Amino acid sequence: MRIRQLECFRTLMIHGTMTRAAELLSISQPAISSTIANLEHETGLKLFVRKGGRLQPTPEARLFFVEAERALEAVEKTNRVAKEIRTGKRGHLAIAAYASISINLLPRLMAEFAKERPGLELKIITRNSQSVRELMTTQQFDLAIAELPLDYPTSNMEVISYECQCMVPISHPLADRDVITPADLDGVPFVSLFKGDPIYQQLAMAFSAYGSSWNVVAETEFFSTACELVCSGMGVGIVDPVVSRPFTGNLVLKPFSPAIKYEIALLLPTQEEPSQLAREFAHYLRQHL
Amino acid sequence: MRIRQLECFRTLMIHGTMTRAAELLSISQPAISSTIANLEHETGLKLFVRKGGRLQPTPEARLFFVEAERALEAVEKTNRVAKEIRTGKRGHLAIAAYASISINLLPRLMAEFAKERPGLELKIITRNSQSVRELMTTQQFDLAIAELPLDYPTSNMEVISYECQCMVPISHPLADRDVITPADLDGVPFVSLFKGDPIYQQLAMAFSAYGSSWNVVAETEFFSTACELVCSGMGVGIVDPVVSRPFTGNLVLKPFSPAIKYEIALLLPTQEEPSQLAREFAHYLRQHL
DNA sequence: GCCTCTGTATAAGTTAAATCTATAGGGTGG
DNA sequence: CCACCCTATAGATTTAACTTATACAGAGGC
Repeated sequence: MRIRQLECFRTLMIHGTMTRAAELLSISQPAISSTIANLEHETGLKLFVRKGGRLQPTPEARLFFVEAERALEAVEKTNRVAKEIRTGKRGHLAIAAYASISINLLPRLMAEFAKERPGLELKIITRNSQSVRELMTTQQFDLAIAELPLDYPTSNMEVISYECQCMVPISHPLADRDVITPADLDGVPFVSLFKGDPIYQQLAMAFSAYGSSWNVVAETEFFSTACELVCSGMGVGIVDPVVSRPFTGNLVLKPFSPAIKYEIALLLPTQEEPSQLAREFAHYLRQHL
Repeated sequence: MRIRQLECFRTLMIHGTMTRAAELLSISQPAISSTIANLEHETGLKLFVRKGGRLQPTPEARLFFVEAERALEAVEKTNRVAKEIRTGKRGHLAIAAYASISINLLPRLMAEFAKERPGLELKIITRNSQSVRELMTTQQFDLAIAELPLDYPTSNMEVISYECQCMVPISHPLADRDVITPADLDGVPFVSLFKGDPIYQQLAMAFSAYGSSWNVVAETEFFSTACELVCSGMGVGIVDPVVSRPFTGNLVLKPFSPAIKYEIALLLPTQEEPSQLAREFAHYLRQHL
């Protein structure tokens, strides 16, 4: 039994004549005739009686019609679902990410991403970067975002790196500089991330290389906290320019030299092939970082 | 999308390798390979990644698999239903019949007929022969059985005619005759059907032709009542040998000459084509009358 | 009664899917 | 490094579904 036979049968049952069915299916009348003849032969059912040059469905045809319609609907649904999967309207996107990005960036991006894909199921979970890395190995997530460096490297990892910028209050004397260096910040009160953070280490090396005195007056866990403190006039600081954007409205951002690299990684599943949706979202994410 | 593609896909998803799927479907490995390639191309979905010479289903394939299985089940059900219709295991058989046959013969025959066709829905309704004839025109019944003659003839009618037999009590003097004629029954107490019945008229003509005296001591509506009366020693009578069988156990049946014809008609739908089941049951009935 | 209209069936040829056999090529493990 | 297992490709074959052309059959108008 072939789908085309059922389609011809259905159209013929609904519209009564082969000529009309052929028109509706945009094929010739003999095509319907032989397809129906095949269906009758293969099912062993006499579906129509030729009576006065016209067709009349038999009671068997009416019984068969009920099932044929169900089967066609199921097949047509399969086609629809294939299209939904292809266009990302069906499926799920489970993402594990570390706190800053998961709170400040992902909700907006995922909402935008899902807006064009009604039917998509979203899931987002927030953990520290190392936990995120471990969650990824449990195969429960389609994509993870972690800060670098990780304890051990992963294949299927894409590093996104960009340069942090120096933030100063609007009225600060340094606000009109084009580039800020450690020399400009000699002894200036500074809000930094925690000592364990790679950013801290890069800054320490930069100040040391310039022979400047790095006057750390506060250490925070997140960039956002640092932004608030700088806003309050506690000093200057350094931020990643993307994730922290919502918090830097009342501040001035300036390039910092030497470059302080902020590196995060997009992790894709290792065992399994990443889903098309995960790849698309990763691409989307890349464009917005 | 073709059914064969879904079958190949399902087998491949379940069994993991193309070689194994090919074995199970009794086709060659390249056949699976190209069919799957076609399915991937037509759905626009990347269903498998070729990894280390092996296949690995993508997340999209897992989503698609759910729908593919549903569609295949629906198609397979359609095949099963076609077979059930063909073998009479699906469908309905609604019969309208006059009282005697509907009570004495049909229940047993229909039960036997249905025993080999589990799933068949039965319906039987009892009316007088003229009502049965009219019910048939309402298209609600697949088959009707009426006594002849009918007020007006019908196309799609098959007449079944057989000869009535003379019934006498076991100890009756006529019980050892080979054939009984009106001459043998001259003045003998006789149980007949009602005057309006064709049987009555045929008997009257037969006795008149033989110049014998027809001594009607009782008139009944049904053969079965006549049987009971003859059993009780009220006289002799005449019955149809098939429908009355359950009531003639304690009687002797002998051929009667001249032939008294008992005629009934099998009526099939006129507007619509009769169902295969109706034809089969009509055939079955013919063999048992 | 014949002709036209409408609808179905048959014949002959085309295209593409699904199949075959034969073969190449890529990983994995002893 | 070779043997084994699996997949992909090439070229040929079969058949379903389709085409056009045409024959055939019943219904209805004149």
